[in-house]
Parts: sequence; C-alpha cells; structure tokens
Amino acid sequence: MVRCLSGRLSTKLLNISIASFCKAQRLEKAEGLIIDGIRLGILPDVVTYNTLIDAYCHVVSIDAAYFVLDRMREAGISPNVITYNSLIAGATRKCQLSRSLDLFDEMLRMGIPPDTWSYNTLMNCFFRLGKPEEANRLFRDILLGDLSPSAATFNIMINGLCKNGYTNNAMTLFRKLQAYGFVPQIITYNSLINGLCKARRLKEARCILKELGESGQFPNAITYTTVMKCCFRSRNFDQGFEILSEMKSKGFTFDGFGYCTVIAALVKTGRIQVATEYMKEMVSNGIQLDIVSYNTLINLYCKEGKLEAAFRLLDEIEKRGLDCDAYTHTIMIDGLCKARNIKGAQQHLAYMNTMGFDSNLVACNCVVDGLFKVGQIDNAMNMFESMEIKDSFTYTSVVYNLCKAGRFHFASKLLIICLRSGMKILKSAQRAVLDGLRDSGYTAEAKKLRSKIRKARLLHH
DNA sequence: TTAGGGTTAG
Repeated sequence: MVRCLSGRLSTKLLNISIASFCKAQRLEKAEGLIIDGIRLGILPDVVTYNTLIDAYCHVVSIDAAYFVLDRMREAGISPNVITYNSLIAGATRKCQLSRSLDLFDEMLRMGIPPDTWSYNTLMNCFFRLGKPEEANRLFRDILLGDLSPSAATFNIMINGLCKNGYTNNAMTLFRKLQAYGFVPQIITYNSLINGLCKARRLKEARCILKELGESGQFPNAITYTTVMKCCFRSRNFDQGFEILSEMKSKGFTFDGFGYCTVIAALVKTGRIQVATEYMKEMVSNGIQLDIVSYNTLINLYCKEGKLEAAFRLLDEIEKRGLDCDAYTHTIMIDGLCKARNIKGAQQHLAYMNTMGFDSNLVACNCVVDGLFKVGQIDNAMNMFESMEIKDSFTYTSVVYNLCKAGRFHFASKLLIICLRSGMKILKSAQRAVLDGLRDSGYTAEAKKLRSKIRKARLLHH
C-alpha cells in the first residue's frame, strides 16, 4: 500500500506519523518509523528532521538534538531557519543562554536569514540574561528592517521590560502599541499585571485588570493566580481569598503550585479547617506531591498540633525516595517548639546540622523563641548570644520574650540598639517594652524610651 | 518563540 503512493506523499504521511509520536514524547517510535521508511524507500526530508530536533530539544537535551542535526547533514539535507529556531528556543528553555547566542551566530554564518521568530526567541534570551539593552537593540532591528513584528514580539518586550525592572518603559510601550492599533492579548495583560504587582503599583495593576475586563477578553487562571498571589504578598489576605472564590466559581482549577499558595495563606491566617479541605482536594485530584507540597502539608499538621501526622509524612517522604530540605526540617523544629517539645526541637536542630543544613537562621530563631516560651530564659539568652547571624525576627522575639520574663530594662536597651542600627522591630514588641516599663512603675524611663524610639525612627526615614 | 508559580520563624 505504502509503495503505491508517490514518494512525496509518502514522506508527508511519514512526517504526520512522526509528529504524532513526537507529540506523545515517544521518540524511539518516531526513530523506528524513520528506519522503516528508509527500508521502504521513503526518505526523510527537512520537515522530518526538524520535527525530530524540536522533540529532542523538548524531551531530551540540546546535545541530543545536535546529534540529529549531524545525521541530517550526513543525509545531505541542509538545516533551515526552523531547525535553528527550534535549537535556539530549546537552549533558551534549558537556560543555556550563551548557547542560544552561539546558535544564532552559527545560523548567520551558514547564510540562513533569521526570521521574526528567531529574533523573538533571541530577545527573550537577552531579557533572561538580564541584558534589556541588547533585547531592545533587536527590537529596533525588527522595526527598522524588513521583518514584521508579531504579537509575540510585543509580548516578549513588555514581559522582559517588566522582569528587568523597567515597568515604566513597559507601560509606555503598551500605550504606544495600543495607539498604533495593537490589540493586547491575554498574555500581554497578564505580563503587565504581574510586572505592576511586583513593583507594588497596585492601583495601576487594578486599572489594567479593569481594561482587560472591558476588552471583551476574559481573565484566565494565570490572571487569577497572579492577582491572588499579589494580594497575599501585600498581606491583603481577605481580598486574596475573594479572588480565590471568584476563581473557583468560574471553574478554574489548581495545579500543585496553586494549592501550595492557597494552603499556606489559609494556614497563615489561621483558617486551618479550610486549609485541610484544600489539602484533601489536592490529594483527591491526584496531584503528585513533591517536597514543597509535603512541606506545606507538614506545616498544616504542625499548626493543628498533629505532630504524629507530620512525622508520618516525613516517613512517606523517605519511602518515596524524596529528600527533605531546609524548609522541611525548619517546619518540624517550629512545630516541636510550638508543641512545647523543646528537647525534640533541639535534637532535630542537631540532626539538621548533621544533615548538612548547618546554622539555619530560621530554625535557630524558632528554638530561641521556643526556649523562652518554656521558661528557659538563660538557655535562650545563651543561644541568642552564640548566634553569629541574627535578623529582625531574632531581635523582635528576644525583645518581646524579655518583657514577658519581666526584664524590661534589658529589653529596652536591646530595643534601642536595634532601632538605632536600622533593624526593624515589630510594633507589638516595642509596645510590650513601653507598657512593661510604665506598668511596673518606671514611668520616666518609659517616656525617655518613647523619645529615643522617635529619634531612632527619624534616623532611618 | 511570549504570561503565574508554591513551602518556614517574631
């Protein structure tokens, strides 16, 4: 049957079959088909090899794709612009950015003129390298040369400018493009919204979101998770949860990333019950748990006081052959501290150190705080003094706990040293010192401290 | 070829 078809048509059919195997990531099947084809006299052409090269870039590696390129040349078929575009995009995806640049040069040396697609990919590569000027140079080349920019060209520019901190330029370009008749796509809107959120320009982000709504297009799952994450980041939890319920009511679902974000935010705001429901939903939706999802769930169990369940998950991690990371151990240490099992926490900290996660600041902060909470004030102070690195969490905790232990004068001294050096101390800890001094009869000291606090604030404004 | 990413302490 195959022999009856003309050679060209047969190659076309061969290519269709190869493309479908490549799409299913069954490269050995695709390779087998090429061998069968050759036996039957059906020769692969440039499309066959390009399909295969693109698949190797996606599924295996650029090196593997390069071997296919060699085979292609040996078969007497010259690579074209599509071959190189696949290789350049593949290298950029795998963060082999200098390789992308080399491939672009190689393409020029071979006398293959790059198209808009090649330029787009290379612009993206320069943005990822943190070289916006170079990307902009290519953008100018497109505008001044014979090539026509595509929607992707504009999207890559807007996204890249935002990612490199040029949110203003991204906004200006966006408005200019609109004035020239470019209709922004959902990708354009999402890029800009994300850039504005990251730059904490929430008012403008809201404005672009409104324009998206008025454009006749609809926000998608990426829009929702971007805005939700932005709310959580700025601690507008209620607003974030409103967006979450709107997203759910529209029928959007989560992947592992989305679930972790939502569960962590729910735990942070004490909504343990709802967080547990999301955890169940995540598991029943068949999401493969990785170490970050395990950490999120262990944290949830710890906050519920279900330490045994947390330890069971640790066993599960081990059984599945995954490795615990610094987060896993820190979460466990905090959980043990909160459960007043300070000995267990100290043991786990020592274990963590033997595992090579030594001097983890967050874990140490948890143990110092834990020691105070169980009344081991001297041990807490000894550990605090022995720590080489300290941050605002360390000091806030120590200042606050010293007050709880009635050591207001010491707390006051420490507080003022911190504030003068520009260290941020939670207002609630500052208040604890002032109230403590005043309530125990040291009104004059309290007044003096208040004035010192004010002056220290002026120093760092 | 282009958009979002997740987890810890006061």
